[in-house]
Formats: sequence, structure tokens, C-alpha cells
Amino acid sequence: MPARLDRIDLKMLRLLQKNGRLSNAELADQVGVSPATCHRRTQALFDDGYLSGVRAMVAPRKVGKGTLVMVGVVLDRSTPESFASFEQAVAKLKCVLDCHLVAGDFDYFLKIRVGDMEDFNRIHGEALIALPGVRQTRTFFVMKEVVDNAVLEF
Amino acid sequence: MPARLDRIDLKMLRLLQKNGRLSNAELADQVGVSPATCHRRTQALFDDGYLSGVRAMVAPRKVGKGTLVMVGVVLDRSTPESFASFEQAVAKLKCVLDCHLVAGDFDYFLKIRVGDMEDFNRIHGEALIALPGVRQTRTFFVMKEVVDNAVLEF
DNA sequence: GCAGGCATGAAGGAATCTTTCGTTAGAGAT
DNA sequence: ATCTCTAACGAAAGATTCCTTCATGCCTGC
Repeated sequence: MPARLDRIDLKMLRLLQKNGRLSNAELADQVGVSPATCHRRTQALFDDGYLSGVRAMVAPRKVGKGTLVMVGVVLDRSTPESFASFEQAVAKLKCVLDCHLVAGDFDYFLKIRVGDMEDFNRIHGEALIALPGVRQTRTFFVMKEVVDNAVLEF
Repeated sequence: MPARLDRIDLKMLRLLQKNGRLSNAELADQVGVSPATCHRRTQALFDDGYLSGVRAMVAPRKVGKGTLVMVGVVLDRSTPESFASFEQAVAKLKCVLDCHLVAGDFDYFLKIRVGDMEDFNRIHGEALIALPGVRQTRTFFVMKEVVDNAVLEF
């Protein structure tokens, strides 16, 4: 396992991040190595965990998930058990894209995708406030997605 | 352009979202159509905007971006010009993964990836508070990423 | 100086992609 | 009901790509 990434590895990561459908031959050409070497390096990047997978990006609005909502959550108690049961339950909600334990006025921040406000209202009432240990939630409706899930720069 | 997606299209979208490296032959087999039809449908899904692209997922910690921060931003004035200039400027920051205009106590929510807290502190002082029209920011350091960038369910 | 280990590029069989072609199924009009 | 037209389908085949094997070269350490 390579202790460090050289210039070619970094270039490969950046290119594959921008276009995961890049063929091995094209990638090899763009980074300046032979297809065989490129293939071996790509496989190594996967095996060593630098690349965790490849995903097709589905347009949310095209599949009825055009509404984005950020939700801040405060729990009743700040015990490890309380955190654990909340995290276990929230991970099962299909609409939750992000769930992060944060330091500050909230315990957790959620990023949620739903069809519309009515859809969210239903989910909020049925699922979110029903999550274990939730004291209060604060909802921030997203009115405009300026940048969403940008490519990681490194 | 297909007004609606049938069962095969939906299955293709879900499979490609989970594994963007799926070969056309495998995908065709899993959804139960011929490779030729599968190829045509996949191309149509791209052409019609259902699939916006394919991305390799780079492990943030492996490339020195292991620290995640959520930042709430409040602007000085709530004028269209103020919003526009802020959005234009924030889109140029490489570390910003998400930037959403929200309704609530904040004007914008940012999701930012950096190397560590020191790195964030520098960026906060040099770039964030220097963005046009920023009155105040509230930083929420992420202590644990329970769910990050989950696959969209539909 | 020499052996060992590792990465590389060339080569080729196997698999895949992507187009073409003929057929079929369904909708709409006569 | 029948005809026509359109759209989508599967089979087939050439072109491309993948992925492995092999021999060479380079660097390191003894």
C-alpha cells in the first residue's frame, strides 16, 4: 500500500472524481502512463481505500426529490446512549443525506431531501420528532441551492 | 425525451447510483434487457438529464481533507445584489462543498472540508469573513460524521 | 558491485462497447 | 376492424477496450 500518492496518483484521483466514466485508455493517456500501469494504479487506489466507489449522480428534481431541507436537532440528554440510539435510528431514514454530530447550539445537523414542503411536513411529524431523544428541531428550508455536493478539491 | 421513467429506468438509475462502474453488460443483465437496449437507455438517461454525471468518490481523510465544518452565515443586508455578490464569491472557494440559501435564522449554510482546525481557522479569517456582505458567521465543527453524502433514495 | 524487489511498457487473448439492421408491439386515424 | 406510422426492441458484428502475462529497467540495500 503506497504510503504516499505521487503526482500521477493525484492526477488520476482528480480526473476520476470529475468523470468516473473515463475509460482506462483515456485516463492513461491523460496522465501519461501506459494503459497497463494505469489499470494497476487505479485498482491500487481502490484497494487502498483512496477511492471508495463510483457513483452516478441522479438529478434530484428529475426523480421527485427537488426540495432540500437543513434541520438542526437538539437532544434531551447528552449521554453516550442517547447519542447512539439517535444515530442508529437516523441512519435508517432514507431521506437523510447527511447527519453530523456538531459542536455548538445543536447536537446534530441533518441534510434532508424530499419531494416538497408537504412531504417534509409529513416526515417531520412522523419520523424526525419521533427519533429517540429529540428535544427540539429547527428547520431551515433551502430556497436556493447555490452549491450542492461540489467536487472535493485537494 | 421520456415524459416518465418506467420500472427499468428506475432500476438502472438505482443500480448506477450505487455502482457507477457497472458494465453495460452487467447492467443489462440485472435489469433484464439486451445490452443494446440498455446502452440506448443509459445514454438517454444522460441526454435527458436524469444522470448528471459519474463521480469517483475520493476518501477525504486520505487526501488531507478529513475535517468537516458547517457554517451559518448572516449577511449585512438582504438585497438581491448582496445575495448575488456573496454567492458569486463563495462559489469560488474550493473548500466549500455546499452553499444553500435558507429560510430561518441564517441566510446561508455552508458545508466546508478542510485539513484540520488550524486550517479552518486560517480559511475562516482569510476567506469566509472576507466574503462580501458577511455580518457574522457561526461555526459548527463536525465531531462525528454519522452519515455523509448518502445515496439518494427515490 | 551485486542481488532483490518493484514498477513499468509491450503484447495479445478475452471481453466489452456501440452501431446497424430487421422485427415487433402499440397508438391513432380512416 | 384494419391499416399505417412510430418507437422500442433484440440479434449480430466490427471496433474498441479491458486485463493479464512477460520481459526489461531502475532503485535500494547489503
